[in-house]
Amino acid sequence: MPESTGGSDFRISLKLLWGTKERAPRGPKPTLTVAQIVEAAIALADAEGIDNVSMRRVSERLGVGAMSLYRYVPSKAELLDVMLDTIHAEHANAPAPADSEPWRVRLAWHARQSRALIQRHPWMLQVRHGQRPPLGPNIMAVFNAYLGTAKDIGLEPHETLAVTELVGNYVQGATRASVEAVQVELESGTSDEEWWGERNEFWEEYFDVERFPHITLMWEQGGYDEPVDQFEFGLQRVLDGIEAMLAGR
Amino acid sequence: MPESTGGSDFRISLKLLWGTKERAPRGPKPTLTVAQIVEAAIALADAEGIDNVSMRRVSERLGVGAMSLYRYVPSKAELLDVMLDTIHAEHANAPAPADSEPWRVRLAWHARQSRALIQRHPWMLQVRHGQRPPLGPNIMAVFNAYLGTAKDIGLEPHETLAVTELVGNYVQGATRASVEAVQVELESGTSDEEWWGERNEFWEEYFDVERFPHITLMWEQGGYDEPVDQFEFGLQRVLDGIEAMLAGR
DNA sequence: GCATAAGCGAGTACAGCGTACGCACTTTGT
DNA sequence: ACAAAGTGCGTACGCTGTACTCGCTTATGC
Repeated sequence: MPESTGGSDFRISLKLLWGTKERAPRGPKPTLTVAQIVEAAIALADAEGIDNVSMRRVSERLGVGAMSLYRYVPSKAELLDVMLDTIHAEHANAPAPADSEPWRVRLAWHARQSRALIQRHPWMLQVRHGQRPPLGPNIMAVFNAYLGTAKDIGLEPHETLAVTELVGNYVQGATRASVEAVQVELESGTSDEEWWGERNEFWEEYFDVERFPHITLMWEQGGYDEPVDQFEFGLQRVLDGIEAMLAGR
Repeated sequence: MPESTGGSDFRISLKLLWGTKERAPRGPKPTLTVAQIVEAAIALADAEGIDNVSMRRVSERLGVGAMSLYRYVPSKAELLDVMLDTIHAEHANAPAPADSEPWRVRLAWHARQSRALIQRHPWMLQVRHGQRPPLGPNIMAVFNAYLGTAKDIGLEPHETLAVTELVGNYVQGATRASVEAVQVELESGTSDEEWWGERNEFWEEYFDVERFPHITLMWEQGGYDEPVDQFEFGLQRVLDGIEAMLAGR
């Protein structure tokens, strides 16, 4: 009996994510695997940006017809889910500091790993921006590692959870900004040089010094001159803020 | 002489953003204004999500043909730029605490304003995720206000700048998570209840307790039971971390 | 008053997208 | 040998952004 059309993509998605896929007893052997499709899609996204990841383009890379992909993946959304989980393996499988290291060192390491992952695959911020992350094994492993580190801080469970979210949220927010330049160059084809020229025009023609005094002052005081690693600066402040919780106990 | 096709959308975009648009000496009066189009597009995005904002849908709301919009806006990208800047007016024009208030109070106020703005217009996280923000007057005003608050902390200029980025990045990263549930319900039509049912199935069938011990422990210790305002928790930690910089001076 | 130039609204069209459907084919169990 | 089930994928539909082009409206210069 055929199931109704709409329904539980979610279950299929879970099967995909966790690899629970029994080989069918009959029928021809599949020429592809889900892993191959996901790999091709990730490579395409890395190389040409997520906007250029279409089912047709992915299928071209694999030398098959566009609709063939739907034998392996229920829809593009599920493919993106699996892509997202798959790249998290890079973080989950990286050699982490020993548990004997101070929590601050370990938490910073995970933060930098998360940041590096986004920098390698900037499109992950564009995917599912407004969705909850897929419940895949690699994302779970990363989350588990974060929790394992945060628990050694010695806070209450609900605080430990909140700290984990805090670090994760900060990393995601902060890395976005630093990735922008690369993204723009890749997708719009505009070089940084061109863009700075245009930006100069903005400052000269539109920016009103009197209307935005603090921006002007910041400029005049040379706040932009000194190159600061914004990510590391913010990360240390976040960790300081966490450490401050321990002071009064 | 007609100008070459490709070229400086950027300048047109700036003209749009800063309202530098001289009325043409001849020709019929426009039936629309850019503001009207932007307003309609924002309303549509608020109501049905950014995915449903197409030039055709926006034009329907205004009772004009789809192509008519291109008399006012060079492309959809520029429209999104102006939309983004326009909603920032809500933050820029909100009554801020007096400059005599402590910087911590004022900075927290701005953070909550930024958060509220995202919650009212969740699509703003989907727009230009990988691009730098448009250089519009309202975004400038908000940035100026952040800087004006941060400068009273009493740090070096480059530190002041970094602190501003830190708070902004945290807010953006943290608010994303809290917006997800609403977004999903709106766009996919799946209710929270349905999703929790599906999620139960995940925990029972796929989640391996031994493989993710820290997640399991967190669950058993009741870390998820106590409702925590994650945003406020993280914000206070971030502010604590900033305050810790002042200790040794 | 009238010709003219310029801006306006919008119909048509095209390339690209995700994907529902259906068909020919291959492999396996009986 | 035959049936059942799964595979590859061609075709098609509705959607998208937008280039092009047309006739129409309006304000200016004479």
